[in-house]
Amino acid sequence: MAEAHDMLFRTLADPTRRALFERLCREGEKTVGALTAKAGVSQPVVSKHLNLLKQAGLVRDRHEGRQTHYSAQLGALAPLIDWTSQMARFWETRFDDLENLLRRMDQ
Amino acid sequence: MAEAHDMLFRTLADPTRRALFERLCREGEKTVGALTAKAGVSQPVVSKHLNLLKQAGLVRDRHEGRQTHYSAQLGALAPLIDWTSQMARFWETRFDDLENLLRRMDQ
DNA sequence: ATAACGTATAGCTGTACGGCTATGGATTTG
DNA sequence: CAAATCCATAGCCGTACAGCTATACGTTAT
Repeated sequence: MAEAHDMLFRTLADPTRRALFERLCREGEKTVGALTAKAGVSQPVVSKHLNLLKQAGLVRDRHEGRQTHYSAQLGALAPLIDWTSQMARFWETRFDDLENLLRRMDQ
Repeated sequence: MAEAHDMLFRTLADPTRRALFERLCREGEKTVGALTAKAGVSQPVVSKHLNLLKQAGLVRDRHEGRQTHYSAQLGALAPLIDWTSQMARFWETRFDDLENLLRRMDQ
């Protein structure tokens, strides 16, 4: 049962891949060539990473002639945000429970 | 230049490891034995994962006799939250820029 | 002191994956 | 039509790592 978070975390775990996503967030739509120019890895590697980002829903691709434009899909980060705040909520709940317990013990 | 996000994302990318962290968030402090009981993997594997979580700052360990208690360190998620909101901010900035551009073009 | 218990470490194995080069398919240019 | 350009795919290699068993280390119990 590979959850949705799995792919998201795994996809963002690789530095090269995350850097690509960050550039797309910062600078907007880019072609594969433009991305490759400053990626520090070969073009096939960039294409491969972009494909994985796409499968994770983190980017969109748009074909125009012989070049492909990629852009960030920020909405895909939602599960990550949800997960994080859920962990925080669990933590706070336990903290509240502890507080309640101590309060009851005080009486 | 392995950034701080690297370890965090990589550490949370593994399902088994993330499940351990989630349990510690939900249920609070647990011993290695208690965690192993429902982890679905062997005890050495659990210990290994806990060590990695510890190196990432995601958990604390507390030794009590012959058993070790682990607990979640929620603060370690801060860089992750920062990164996410930063990406969102970049995205919104570009969106605002686009809006401004369109507004100027409208005149 | 010895045994039993809880955890950590060591060492091994298989697999997943990031990097590369080479090449193919599609499109634009000469 | 030929050549060049852009990207994707195929195939290979090396390394990282998650899982295992065996074992060592420290603590409690007998």
